[in-house]
Amino acid sequence: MKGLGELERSIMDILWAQDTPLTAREVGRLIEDRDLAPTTVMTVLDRLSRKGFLTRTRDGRAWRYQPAASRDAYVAELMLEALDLTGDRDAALTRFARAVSGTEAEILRKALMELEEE
Amino acid sequence: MKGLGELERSIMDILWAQDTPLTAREVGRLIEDRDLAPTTVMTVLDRLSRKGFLTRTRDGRAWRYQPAASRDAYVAELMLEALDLTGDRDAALTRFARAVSGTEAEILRKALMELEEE
DNA sequence: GGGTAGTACTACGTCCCGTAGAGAGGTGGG
DNA sequence: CCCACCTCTCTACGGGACGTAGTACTACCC
Repeated sequence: MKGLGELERSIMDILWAQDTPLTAREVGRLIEDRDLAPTTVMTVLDRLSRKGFLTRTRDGRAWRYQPAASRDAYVAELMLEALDLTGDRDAALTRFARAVSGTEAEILRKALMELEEE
Repeated sequence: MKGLGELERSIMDILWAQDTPLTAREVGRLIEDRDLAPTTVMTVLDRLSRKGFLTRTRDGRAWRYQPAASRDAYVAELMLEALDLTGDRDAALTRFARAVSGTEAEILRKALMELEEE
């Protein structure tokens, strides 16, 4: 899939947190800590949509951007990708299971239960 | 942690598959498909140990390299790192659980069971 | 003592990403 | 009607990571 850079991730975070598509200007306004040129934001949005992380639709002359997938889907995919790197998926999964904290193990257990029931 | 490049990963794969530390020359001999200069292999081994993926010990004038951690540990860590990217760990975990195939769900379940017993 | 092996250091091209300017083409206010 | 402005697209530059390798030096074996 290819990872994201730091600014790219910040921008995805903003868009993931929103429930409506945003224009470049709006995204720029939401990045408070950094003082970025408007074109910088536009460039990154463009790259992100080129990479398939965002979809965009016209709104007058402007584009409105929104995530192509949810953050959870993105994270889950990253995790699966990591898992694909191993030769021994079982060992890696076992190790992963041991590494998650108690509460999270509980979540996993519950999700797996529901799976089983279906 | 930072990811690995393609050649770096190939070399890690070779070392992970081995149970004894190897010299640069030995690693080079085990990369059959590519015809790399010996110095290339040495450079990459050096970078990998600088990054903490390998440890090395002297053997005469040569260095012997071995992985600092198992491949499973590496993969598990990558997965945890991906998980850290989300704001909602539960949602991501649930999604992940749904995404793994049946056999793997079984593995996870078993690992979690054992955890519970401890 | 010359080939071989091994090291350390340096280097170059490429690609990704953060960052942004230049230029083009609408758009609304005075 | 023209100017200021918004937004777009295109192009670019600098830094860092990585693949790749050359060079220069040392040590060892025969």
